[in-house]
Amino acid sequence: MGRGKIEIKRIENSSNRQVTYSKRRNGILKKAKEISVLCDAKVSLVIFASSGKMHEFCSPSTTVVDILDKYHKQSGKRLWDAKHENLSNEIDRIKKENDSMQIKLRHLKGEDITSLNHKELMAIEEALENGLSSIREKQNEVHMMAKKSIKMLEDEQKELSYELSSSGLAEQYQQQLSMEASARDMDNGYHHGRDYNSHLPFTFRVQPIQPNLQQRM
Amino acid sequence: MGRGKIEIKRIENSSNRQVTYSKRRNGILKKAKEISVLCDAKVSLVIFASSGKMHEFCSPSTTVVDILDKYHKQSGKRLWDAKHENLSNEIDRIKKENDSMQIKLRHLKGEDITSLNHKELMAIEEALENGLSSIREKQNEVHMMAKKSIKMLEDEQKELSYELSSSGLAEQYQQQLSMEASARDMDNGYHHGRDYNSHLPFTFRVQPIQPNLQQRM
DNA sequence: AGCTATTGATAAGG
DNA sequence: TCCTTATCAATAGCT
Repeated sequence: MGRGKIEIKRIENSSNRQVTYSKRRNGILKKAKEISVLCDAKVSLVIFASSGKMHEFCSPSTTVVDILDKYHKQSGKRLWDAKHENLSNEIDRIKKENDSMQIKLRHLKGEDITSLNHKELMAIEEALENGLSSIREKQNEVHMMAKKSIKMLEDEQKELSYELSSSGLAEQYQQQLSMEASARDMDNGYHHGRDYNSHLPFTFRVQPIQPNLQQRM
Repeated sequence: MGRGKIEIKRIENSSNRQVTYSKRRNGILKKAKEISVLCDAKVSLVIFASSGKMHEFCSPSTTVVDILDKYHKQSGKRLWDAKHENLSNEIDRIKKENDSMQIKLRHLKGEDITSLNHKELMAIEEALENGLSSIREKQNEVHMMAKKSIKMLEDEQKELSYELSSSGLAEQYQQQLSMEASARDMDNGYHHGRDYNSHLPFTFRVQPIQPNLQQRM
């Protein structure tokens, strides 16, 4: 019923599908109301769009629960038991998944490895080494970015100094800078000139905890 | 739609009502099927005639239970009793636990670490290093045990040889041993005397894959 | 979100 | 219940 006949198969165009959905949803909801009024029928209708949005109709003077209770009794499908069973099964399934992940995590942390054989130990060792190299690569990357930032700050500073020394304000500004630097040095104990390190998070100001981190970088 | 327009109110004539019910019921079921196919919607439709007879439709690939479960979650209406709700809550809880473990596992494998900050990376690195040292310690232990076994076998052998050489059976037994050894050596290509290695799993007979494993032992 | 040509659903009757 | 058919309702394609 429309400008043309359509085949009953999934509408591929997403916006057409959405439009048709909303038209037909209204239609079916209206039909549900009508049959419940005209014929004194009990209707429970629940529709979910593919988007996940829900619409429902339920005959007046009833509730979904009533309808489902009847459904439950007549269908013999034992909705509630089935529901209960499904939930229990799912819980079991997820718990198993959970346990196996927990074991894997423990193994990777070097815990509960007493019962492992050599082959299993080797596999874990390899996984750990792979993880470690990925992590270190990433850290290296982060560190490089930080170094780059320092470099840019330094360059900026040099340029600024140069511009100032070309102008009449140079001496005055240098004096101010030096005062600021002294104050900072007294606070934090660093005495190697302009402390760019203080712009960085703590972790970059100290030597890496891992002694071989520098080598790998 | 029909020979005449009708008012939407209860049809008083019982047989007319029955006829209309059955026609419209088929109509609405068809519409339900169509929208579920055309628009990829999930539909659950349950109809009871005033006579008490039930008809239902549910989108393929779903069950009434699934639909109602979603309905339950979205409507906020308590379709299920407290028991079911507890189960649902537990599932949610375990699923969250699951997700977080999965993330941890990924991180330890060096995956999905793009968004991590330096502190987090350091924590992961430390965990990996701790795991690695535990694993290596364990491997070392296993290896030591194996060496010990070898040593014991060798000692046993020596003692046996000594006892034999003190007795009159020595020559005969040595001959037999030597024959056995020759047969074995021809089979497996080993030619460095009594092959104690063959008592051990394969992994102990070759050099460790990790080049630094020996150093750490 | 409206419009309207068309198809679809169905009321009444057999 | 099923078929037929005149009529009304729903809606597909456009704007």
